[in-house]
Amino acid sequence: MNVMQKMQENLKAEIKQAVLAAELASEAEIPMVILEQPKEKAHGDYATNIAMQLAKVAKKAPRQIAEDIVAQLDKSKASIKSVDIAGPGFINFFMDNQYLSNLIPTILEQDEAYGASNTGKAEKVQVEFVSANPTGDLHLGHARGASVGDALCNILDKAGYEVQREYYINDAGNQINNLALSVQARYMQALGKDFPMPEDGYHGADIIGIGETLVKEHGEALLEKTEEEQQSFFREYGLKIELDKLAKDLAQFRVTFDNWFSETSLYEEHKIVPAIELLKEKGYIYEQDGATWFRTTDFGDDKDRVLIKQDGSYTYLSPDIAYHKNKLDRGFDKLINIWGADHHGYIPRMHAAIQALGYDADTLGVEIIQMVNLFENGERVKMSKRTGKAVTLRELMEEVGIDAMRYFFVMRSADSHLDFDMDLAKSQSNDNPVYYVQYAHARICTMLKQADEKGIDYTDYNASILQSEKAEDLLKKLGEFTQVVADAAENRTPHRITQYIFDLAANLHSFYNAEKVINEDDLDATKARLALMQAVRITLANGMKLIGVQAPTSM
RNA sequence: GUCCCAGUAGCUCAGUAGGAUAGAGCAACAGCCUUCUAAGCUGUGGGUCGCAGGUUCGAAUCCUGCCUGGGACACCA
Repeated sequence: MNVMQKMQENLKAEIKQAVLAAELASEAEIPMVILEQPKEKAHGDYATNIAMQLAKVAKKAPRQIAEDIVAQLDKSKASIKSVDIAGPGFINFFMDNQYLSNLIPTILEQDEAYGASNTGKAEKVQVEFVSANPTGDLHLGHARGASVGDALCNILDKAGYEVQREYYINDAGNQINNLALSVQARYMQALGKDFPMPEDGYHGADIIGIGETLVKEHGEALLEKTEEEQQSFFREYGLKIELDKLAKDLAQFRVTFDNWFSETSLYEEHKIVPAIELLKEKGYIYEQDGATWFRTTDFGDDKDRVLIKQDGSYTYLSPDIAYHKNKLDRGFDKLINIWGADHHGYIPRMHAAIQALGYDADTLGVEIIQMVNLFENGERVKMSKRTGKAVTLRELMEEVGIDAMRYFFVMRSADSHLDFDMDLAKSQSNDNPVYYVQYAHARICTMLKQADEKGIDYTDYNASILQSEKAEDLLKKLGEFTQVVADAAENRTPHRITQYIFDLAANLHSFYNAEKVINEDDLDATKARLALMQAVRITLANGMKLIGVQAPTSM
């Protein structure tokens, strides 16, 4: 618990004590004390609506209740400077902000660890994300999924969860056969032969490249293999190339995984039959029309789902159930899947599967990433998977840069559509929020460097000198960071972090324009401000790290 | 037709598990560089929170109906 949280807990305890002392309610009747931070500064640092909540129990007017509570408060004990009663019965607290100066030593000492908490209680969480089919390049939607997933993992980790990042490789279904056929066609075409692409083939340029590489490496030799051998060869070869490329692109995008899980392994290790058998034992399986059905309607799904088709093959749901059973068997307390919007219809049946396997529905949380629309020159760039003309992750990294992408993709809440403005992302101007935040960090670095060059050592700073309004705003903002990270983790809202660092950067710029940090005529104040700057720098850097954005020392 | 997500300033979006006069950024307008980076700061204007009911001390937030946009509704993956 950091300084800020400790102070809030003190305040809550003191309010509760006052309610009891005023005999307004019994211990059991007191609702949870909620402190909020008012938007208006005039409403204090914190406010509580407890008087309104108690109106029914105490059978008194809220304002009267508020006065009774205030009369019983021990101000000094809870570091309260003054108290107001306002509006319908809000109690506004103005805090003695002396405590804020304790923040700086805390932040400087914790450094890269600042913002960490044990909110997650070391719960084991697995996050599965991206999981794009290894049949082509990653595109815009995957990039958003990767950004959000990675940021969420970082945030969960910071908030005290034990996180594993996993990529599920869809290497077993039809799409891989199509990949093999597509590679074959491109190989034949590279040999100059007239060979048709399969109907559902992958038309991406990358596959053409694979065909050309194969010709370089093998010439016509592959033609001597049997058709079956060729299929198997093209399949393995294509898969390996595609996977290597995915991993490489993602790594460049600063996204890595702890585990790459192969769907095929579920077949090879015979995991699917036992999973279905388990559901059968529990009575959720029935046969009809020659197919095997899973009664997902028992768990609120619209209709039951087929697991084994008439022809004896599995639907996609079967390996998916086996996969999730496998995840749960690995001992995770919580599973999080990050899916594209086009998969949201799958959520009810996966929740059904989780429950049928004997777990609470909320053991699995599914985050839906809404679509990304790309805009360039004010116009929407149309994308088509068919023609392979979709904008790829790699192209975008080259064109707009990784920092801007990472920032933009988590900037909005994941479940709302995102308009990605290429021109804005590319622009090196104050319109671009990434630069705004990075610039704040770079500015501080410059100041710290200059102080260093002037031989100013601020290790013996006295933070309590920092009394200006701007300095206090900065300190308050700094103090919120740990709680913001914890909230972002619990609500799975990485965009909170971008909002936070943007606000913190704004406070920094505002401070910078109001006060000159280095003033050799007033060394005490200079030292205190330098320590403050270092604390802001650390917090900004930690925040940026959570969303995968670099913190430049100069710009 | 059924289900999911969204609808908040001219544009792009926040809105902290029901709270006070609904907030940012961009765009518009007016100012600030002999001083640590102007990629910055300060100020002004801008709203029927899609529409209509309901719940209560109090609703952008919860409930019902409707309108609009997007997505999903396979024994595809």
